[in-house]
Amino acid sequence: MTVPGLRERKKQRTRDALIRVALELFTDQGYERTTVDEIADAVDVSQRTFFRYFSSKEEVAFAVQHMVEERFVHALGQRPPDEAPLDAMRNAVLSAWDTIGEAIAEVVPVELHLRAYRMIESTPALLAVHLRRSTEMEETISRIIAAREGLDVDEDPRPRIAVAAFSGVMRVTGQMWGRGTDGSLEAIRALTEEYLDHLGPALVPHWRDRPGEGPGAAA
Amino acid sequence: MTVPGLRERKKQRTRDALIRVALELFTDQGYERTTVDEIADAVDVSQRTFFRYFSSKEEVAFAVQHMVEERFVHALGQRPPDEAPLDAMRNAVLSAWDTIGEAIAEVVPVELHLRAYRMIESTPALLAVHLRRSTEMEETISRIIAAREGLDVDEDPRPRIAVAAFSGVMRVTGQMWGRGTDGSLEAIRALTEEYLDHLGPALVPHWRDRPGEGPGAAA
DNA sequence: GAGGCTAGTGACAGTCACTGACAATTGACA
DNA sequence: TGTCAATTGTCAGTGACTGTCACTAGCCTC
Repeated sequence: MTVPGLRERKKQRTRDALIRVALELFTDQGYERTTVDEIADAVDVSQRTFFRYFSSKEEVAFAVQHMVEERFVHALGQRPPDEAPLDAMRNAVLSAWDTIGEAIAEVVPVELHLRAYRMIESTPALLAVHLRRSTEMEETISRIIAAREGLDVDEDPRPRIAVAAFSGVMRVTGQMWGRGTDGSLEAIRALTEEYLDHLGPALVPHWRDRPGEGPGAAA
Repeated sequence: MTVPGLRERKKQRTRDALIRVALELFTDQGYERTTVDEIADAVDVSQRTFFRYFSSKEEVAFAVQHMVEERFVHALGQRPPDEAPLDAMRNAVLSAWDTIGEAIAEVVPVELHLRAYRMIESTPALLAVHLRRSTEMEETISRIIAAREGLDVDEDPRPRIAVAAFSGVMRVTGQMWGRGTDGSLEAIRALTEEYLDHLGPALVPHWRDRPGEGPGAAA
C-alpha cells in the first residue's frame, strides 16, 4: 500500500493522541471526573473536534477494546473447521491474547490498556456499555459459528446458546481478573483457561464432587 | 400492617404515575425522543421532583423490571435444596413468569410492561443498562446458589460460571422474544423452556446430530 | 505552481440530563 | 392549633452532545 497523505496521518495522530490522553485521564482521575473539555484541551483541539472522532465520551474508552475484538474475530475465522465450536472459540481467545500486545502498543502502552480495562469493569456507566458491546460481539460470533457448522442462526438456536454460555464465562473471567491483584496479561490468560475448563462440568447435575472428578460433559 | 398515611399514599401515587406515564411516552415516541420534562409535566410535578423519585431517566424505565427480579430471587429462595442448581434456577424463572402478572398490574397494564421490555431490548442506551443490571442479578443469584451447595462463591468459581451460562441463555431468550412477533407472556414462557432445554446439548462437542439425539451431557 | 475543491476544524448557540441550594408548602403529631 | 419534618418547586449551574457556519489547509488539476 502507498503511504497515506499528510492529511490522513495527521488525523491518525490526533485520534491516537485523544485515545491515549483520554485513557490516562480516565485511569488517573476516574471516568466521571474527567470532562471531554479536559481531553480536548490536553490534545489541543476543540471539544467539537473530539466529537467528530468519537461519537461519545464512552466511545473513546473502548477504542482499544475495539481493536482486540477485531483480532479475536479474525482468529476465530482462522480456526480449522473440524474443531468443535467451543474449542474453536477457546483457541481463538487464547491465540488472540497471545498477539494483542504489539497491536495495542502502537497506540497506547499495553499497561495503560490493562488499567483501562479494569477501570471499565469498575465504572458502572462503562460497564453497561461494555456489556452491550459484548452482546453485539456475540451476535457476530454466533454467525461465524453457525456458518462453520452449516447452520442457519435464525433457525437453530444452538449457536447463539453456546456462544452465550461461552461469553458468559469470558465475562466472569474478565470480572474476576479485574477484581484480583494480578493485573498482568499472563494472569488473564491463565484465568481464561481455568474458567473455560469449568464450563462443561459446571453444567452437570451434581456438584458435590470436586471439579474434574465428576462425569464431565463437554471436552 | 396499618394503612400508610396520606403522605405515604400520595408519594406512592406520584411514583406509580411517573412510571406509567414514562413507559407510555417511551413506548409511543421512543426513549430518546422523550424528555424528562415531558414526563414530569404530564404528571404535574417539577423536573426536580422526578429526579427525587428516580435517580436517572433510565431508572424509571426499569422500575417494573425491578419488581420482577425481586420475585425471581424470592422464588429461587423457595426451591427445594435437593434440586440441582440449573433445575432450581429454571423452575424459579418459570414459577416467577407464572405469577408476575398480578404484581405488575397494580402499577401498569401488563401489556404496557411487555411493550416496555421490547423497547428496552431495542434501545441501545437502555439495553446497556439492562445488561449491567443483569450481571448484578447474576451476582445475587450466584451467592444463593453457592449457599445452597454449601460453597464459597469466592473460592469455587462454579456457581458464578453456571449462573453466567444460565443467564446468557435467558438473555438470548429475551432477545429472541423481543425480535419475534408473538409478544405474549405465554410466548416468552415457552421460549424460556425451549432454550433452557438446549443448554446442556449445546455444549457437547458434536452438533451435527439433531438436538436431543446426540450423546447429551447435562440433564 | 496558482487556483479551485473539499475535508477537517473552531467558534458559537442551543438542548437535555442531572445536581445543589434555598424557600415554600403540607402532612404528621403533640 | 401550632410546631416539626418531610416533600416539593424554583433557580442557577455543569457537562455531554448537536447543528450551523465560517475558515483553514491539504489535495488535485491544469
